[in-house]
Amino acid sequence: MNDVAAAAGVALKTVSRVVNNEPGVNIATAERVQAAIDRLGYRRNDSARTLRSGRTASIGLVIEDVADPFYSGLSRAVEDLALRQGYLVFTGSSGEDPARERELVLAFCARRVDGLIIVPAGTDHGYLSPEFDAGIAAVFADRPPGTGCDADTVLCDNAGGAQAGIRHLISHGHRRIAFFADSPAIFTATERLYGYRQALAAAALPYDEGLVAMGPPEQARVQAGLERLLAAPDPPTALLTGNGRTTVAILRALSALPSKPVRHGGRLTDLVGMAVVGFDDFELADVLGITVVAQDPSGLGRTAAELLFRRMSGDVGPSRRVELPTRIIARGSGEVPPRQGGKGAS
Amino acid sequence: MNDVAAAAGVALKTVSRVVNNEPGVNIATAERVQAAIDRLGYRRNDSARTLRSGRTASIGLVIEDVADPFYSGLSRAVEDLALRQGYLVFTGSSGEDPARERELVLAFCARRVDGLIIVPAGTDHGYLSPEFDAGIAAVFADRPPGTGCDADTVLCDNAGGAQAGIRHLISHGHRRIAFFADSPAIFTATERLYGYRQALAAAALPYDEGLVAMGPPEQARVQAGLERLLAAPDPPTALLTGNGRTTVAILRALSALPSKPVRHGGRLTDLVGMAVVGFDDFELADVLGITVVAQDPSGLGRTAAELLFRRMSGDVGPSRRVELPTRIIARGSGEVPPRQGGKGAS
DNA sequence: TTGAAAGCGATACCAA
DNA sequence: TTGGTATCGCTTTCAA
Repeated sequence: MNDVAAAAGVALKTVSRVVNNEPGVNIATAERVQAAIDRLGYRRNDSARTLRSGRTASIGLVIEDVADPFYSGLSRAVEDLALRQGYLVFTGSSGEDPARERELVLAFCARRVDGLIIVPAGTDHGYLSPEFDAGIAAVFADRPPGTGCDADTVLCDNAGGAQAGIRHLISHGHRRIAFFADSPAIFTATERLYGYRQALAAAALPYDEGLVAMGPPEQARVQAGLERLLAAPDPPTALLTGNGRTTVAILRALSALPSKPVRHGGRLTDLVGMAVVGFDDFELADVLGITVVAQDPSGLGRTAAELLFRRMSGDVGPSRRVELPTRIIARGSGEVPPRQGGKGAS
Repeated sequence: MNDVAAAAGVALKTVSRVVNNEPGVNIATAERVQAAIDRLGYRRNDSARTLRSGRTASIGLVIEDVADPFYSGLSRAVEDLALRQGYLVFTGSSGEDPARERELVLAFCARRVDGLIIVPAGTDHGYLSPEFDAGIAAVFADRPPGTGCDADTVLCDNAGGAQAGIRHLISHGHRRIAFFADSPAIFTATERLYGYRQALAAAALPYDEGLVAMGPPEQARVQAGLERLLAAPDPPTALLTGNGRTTVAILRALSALPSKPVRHGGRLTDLVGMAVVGFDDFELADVLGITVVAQDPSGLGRTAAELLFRRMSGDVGPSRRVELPTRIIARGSGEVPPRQGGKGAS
């Protein structure tokens, strides 16, 4: 900037004014400065700007995994909104590791991001206190903050969504419905289990622990669980999954089962005569004909970003908690009637 | 840092030494400083550090769209490698808009990132010259740089992959093979078209422009193209897509066609008796039984990051160009024999 | 082993 | 409308 000032024959401060479009600069002067800027290929150093002004115009986003379509949809929404406001986004994947979440968050804080959007992996966020004291804004998305932290939160209606999914299956005649979800340590999984139980209770159906399989959505584990259930004396006639990863694992497991004659159309779930509702929509769910409880990952990201920007522009009210609705998208797999007469192919 | 120094009763420089784990500090002193750091909740300001040292320990990543699984896979690989080296990643989606690509890149440069990984949307990268002069490192991924720029590049073997896909279909008896790809303006689409033509020529098959449909992978456009082809007097018996998005659109279009009786298994492509090979693997391709030419998005990201870090640590050799191999994954849809006897159901 | 002083490149504030 | 100067928080360099 010094060089530009020298080249244009003005003071440093005048260049600063031009670069920042501040009012009160003679047009002729501004043009002369601009010419010097272009000629020298000058670009403002935002580190220096940051150091002086205290604002970095950047935010940090910690998610579980960018490669998971749910989180990449969320990411994209955050990014779009941030960019429109002139903010840049640091992105990091925690991989469900609380230590890595903390590391990322603190690294972002050291870079002096103005705000954070966090999908927490850990359950203790006391480590954020000094950062809050230092004036950083934070919003939690998809899962609430753990202990030692109070901040805006945007969630899906997890319990409500699971409840609606089960109600849907019950309305199609199912009474024995399995639930495959992520580890109970994960907030959303537990909430959805709660919704599952509520819906059963509301329909006066018994809660059978044997029908519930929770854990990491690994193919082998899910497949073993499914096979165990199907081999049981009184197998379920329907199944609700607890997230997109699990849905995929279930579909893979179903398609790996010894195939049965197909009756009508090429729908996958017809192969085992089991109704399936997936929690979270996914690409090709329409092609596969899979009924889902759709969440709104973009909405989650957008809302989180909106809340964050509101905080960053000075809102100091009590922390909010927003819950986004889910909706059932019926595509066939959730509308299959219960298979008659015990186990095996129909 | 000043406060910490005062609290610990040492000089600023000593605190700096402790914070940066520099050698030559008395253990007792270091402990006293550390205690003060903890007590005050002090965290180093990386903006100031950057300003003085000139290194930000961050890189910028510009991709087409984080929400596209291909790019989110690439992102994740870049992120992992960067984090392991202590670097943070700014991510931005260009959405195939050259202006937005440029905007993002320049914004990253203003933040003084140490390096850039770019999936270019534009075809002119002369705007990078001043940045290169300023010492920034850049690697292009998935597509080469446009005019006015010479930099390391990591690509997939696009032509070779398409060629292999076509050879695969030819080996299963197909002679009229359609090609659905992205706009010819996109590097990878053109390369793959080239591979398609090469493979046809190598098998002494004619190149029929009527079998090629290139353009944005929008559902309506792809579907119309497919219907036009199927209604033609001499319809293709097989089809190669040019990317994942197009594959999904084709599958959706196929499943939207009036359904035909199913013979064996629930495979989608049996419905129209058309063989399908998709360029780029995707989740559930195994469940749907879709044969693909698999790329390696993680490998692309990893290699790009490796090249970048090599440059950032001082490698000044001539620019490299790495090409990653593709491989065919046969899952059924690409091994369907040509349908006999003209159009309509088999 | 420790410290003092200069300076990175911008902005804030006040003066002209 | 313009300019000068202090300063942001740290690292670098040199001296003690």
